[in-house]
Amino acid sequence: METEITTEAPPQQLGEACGSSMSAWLYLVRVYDKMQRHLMDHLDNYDLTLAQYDVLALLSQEQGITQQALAQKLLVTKGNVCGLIDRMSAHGLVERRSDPEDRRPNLLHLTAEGERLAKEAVPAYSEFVREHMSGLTPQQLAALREILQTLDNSIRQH
Amino acid sequence: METEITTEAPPQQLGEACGSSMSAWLYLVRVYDKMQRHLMDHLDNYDLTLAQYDVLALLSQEQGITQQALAQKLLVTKGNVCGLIDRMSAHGLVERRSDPEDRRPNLLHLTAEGERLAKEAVPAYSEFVREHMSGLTPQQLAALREILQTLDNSIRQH
DNA sequence: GCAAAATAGTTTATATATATACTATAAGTG
DNA sequence: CACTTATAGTATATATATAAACTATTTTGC
Repeated sequence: METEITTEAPPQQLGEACGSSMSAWLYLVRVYDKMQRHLMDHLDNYDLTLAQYDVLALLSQEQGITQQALAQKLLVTKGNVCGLIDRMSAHGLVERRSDPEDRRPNLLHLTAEGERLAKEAVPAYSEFVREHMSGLTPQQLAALREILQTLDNSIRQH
Repeated sequence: METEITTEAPPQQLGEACGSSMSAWLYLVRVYDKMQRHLMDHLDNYDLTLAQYDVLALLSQEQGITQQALAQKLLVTKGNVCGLIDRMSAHGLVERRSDPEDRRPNLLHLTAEGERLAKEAVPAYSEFVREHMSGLTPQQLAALREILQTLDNSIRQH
């Protein structure tokens, strides 16, 4: 994958008079976008997309969950999960099993190939994130996490 | 738009043993997702998507730029911009004008309707962001911005 | 027990987004 | 001037993502 997009350009608007809330928000968007792009490039080594990695990582923690449950964990729609599982099962990473007790749900399991890939990709992903945030001191990391946690809780009210 | 997705569920993995880098990153993703969802709902009042809002806001600052230039500012591909402008121009918000000096580029301009919408939607968007980040103190906002700026710069190296 | 409601998946239409290949035009070089 | 290269935009195939409509089951309430 040879990306057409460069994130090296100086961020627009970011230094301008746009209020401290907006400025913080624009930096958050910028960091998110840049990081996602790097992660996408990284996952390309495993022939995985970001969405597919998320499925793989979740299933490697907890197999046999339904598509509905997976959708809730990933915060996406069940229709989206349906398509994701279609593609991943076509690639031999995941399989749908039926529940003898209840014929509605599909119970999701990793294939042997999916397990193998997860064992390789999940730790590499963690290490990749760790490396890319190593420009922050432990104090900055802790502060970032705490502020984002506060923000997460306060947004919940709106 | 009646969203099927709830972000109120307790964040998975976030409290677990996943390292301080990963934990901060997962909170960043969570805040980003939640905020984007709220912004999407908000923009629904103007019949705008997030991508279309970005185009509108940029063009309201600087008209007559090319699709290529717009793509670079938005950090997306020119193919993506082509489709976005197709849809926005079908909705009467934007128009493509030709450059008499160079017949390749399209110079993008807001229509009267686009201008009107931008005048309404852009300040409302800023206010919306400000409100949703009002759970943080000015000190926290400043710290967040500074840490994210540091992170942005340090990611650039990788 | 049976009709209504809830739950699980799938499908469809639409909007993003990428990479890639293609067309048209312009610029540079011999 | 002709040939190559670069630039701007478009078209196509694929992958996400949503909302909404649909099917198939199960559960609930009378």
